[in-house]
Amino acid sequence: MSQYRAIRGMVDILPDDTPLWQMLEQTASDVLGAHGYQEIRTPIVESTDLFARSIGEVTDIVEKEMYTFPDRNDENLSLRPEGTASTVRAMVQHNLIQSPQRVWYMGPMFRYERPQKGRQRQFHQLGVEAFGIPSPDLDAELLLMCRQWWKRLGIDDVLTLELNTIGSGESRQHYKTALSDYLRGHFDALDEDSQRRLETNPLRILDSKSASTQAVLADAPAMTGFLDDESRAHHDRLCELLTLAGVGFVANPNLVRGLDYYNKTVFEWTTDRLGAQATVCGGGRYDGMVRQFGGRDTAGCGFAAGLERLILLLQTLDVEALVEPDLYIVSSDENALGKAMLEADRIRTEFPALGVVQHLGGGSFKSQFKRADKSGAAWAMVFGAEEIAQGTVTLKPLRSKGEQVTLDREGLNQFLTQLEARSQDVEE
RNA sequence: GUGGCUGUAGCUCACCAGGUAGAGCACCGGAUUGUGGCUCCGGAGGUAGUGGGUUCGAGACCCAUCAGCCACCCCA
Repeated sequence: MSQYRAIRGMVDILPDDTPLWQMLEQTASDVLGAHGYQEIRTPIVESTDLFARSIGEVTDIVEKEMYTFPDRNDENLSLRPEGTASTVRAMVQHNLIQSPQRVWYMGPMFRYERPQKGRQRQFHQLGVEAFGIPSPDLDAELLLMCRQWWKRLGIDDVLTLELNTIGSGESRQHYKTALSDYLRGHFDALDEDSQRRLETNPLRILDSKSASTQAVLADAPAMTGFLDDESRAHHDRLCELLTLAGVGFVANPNLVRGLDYYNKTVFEWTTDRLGAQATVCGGGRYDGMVRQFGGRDTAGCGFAAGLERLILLLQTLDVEALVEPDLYIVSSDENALGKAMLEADRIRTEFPALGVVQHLGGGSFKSQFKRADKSGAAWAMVFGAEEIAQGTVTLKPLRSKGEQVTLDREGLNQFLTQLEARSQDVEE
């Protein structure tokens, strides 16, 4: 047992897992790029106030989950608990929202919560935010883009899209009042948490897991009855576009989401494969936020996906991503090792697509071949005394039955050309 | 913040009515003096999460603490 451990809820991603992470990140960046979205990178630390005002003062995130601290100048700072606030801040600060903008970011987020499956204190999100497009075709594009990503990952058929509209700020305010009034009449039938939320955030009572509370909600007023015409039209058009594109979704009138800044569209992609933490990706519209941060009145819409949860999902589906070298170089002695090192360098220059690992630290041929096998390399490339003397190299296939061959310089280059062509085919 | 379960070798786990630790896999070496994957043989590796208590004696019992897992809350 080592003296130090990673601190609670913050985990190391070890070499065996990083290939899967890289695959996940690569597919994301491919899909995003294919849709014309550009990457943005913002600081991990912002003023506490930025998060408190955008996410909402009475949300759990702000009330109890933020890593907040005074810096040496007594400024009140926080580790970012999500990415939308920072992104909006950056876009406004640099005056980038004069015309429509579509951006994405990826990186660690921090929330002080009790760890459990699919939940850590430091976790990673991929977020997408689009500005200046108020129409529902944007909402549709974002959801189609998600589906593209799920398809490339092979998780399309274990995810469900849940969709709702929570209307404009004003219509929601009316609804909130009506809902609170109704629920106050059934106060005693509500569970303890819901009783508390009646004062702080009544909408959140809608997705309570308590059976008695859900029974009360059965006859509660519905948001649908309070929607303003514009929100209703927006939502209808979105549903139309999704149907047109063959994106299946489940209307979930209880889906409200916990962050204050949403309006109109809200959605979540969920799965039944991950236990309690079912949401893999969530988002919606936030048309008022840019203005709130001092920009012009500009529409906004986006989502964030939890990368740990996607990794877990890929792992439960036995999706693997391996990084195996093409060549593993073994050598018989110091002289041969020196020659081999020069040759490896030359190969990496002339055949940059090939993965070339050189055995270092000496040892018998036997132990070097064991290493070669464990590396997963397709070929062992042998530099022994005989090869050095003849100016040749021996190649032994590690993954197939064939015999090893000894090649001169020209033969080797032909071999490597073919090998590189084949390894690129596999990647395509 | 609340609740339940758990904490013995790198990993998965055993032993134990309380008498000072063992297996499989992984790792290293050998059988094959220039060649891996199978087989056989050998080796290394643990102050039993940590601290305290009960006891002649505790990895086993009790308490505390830390950590992990799962769930609640909430969210990605």
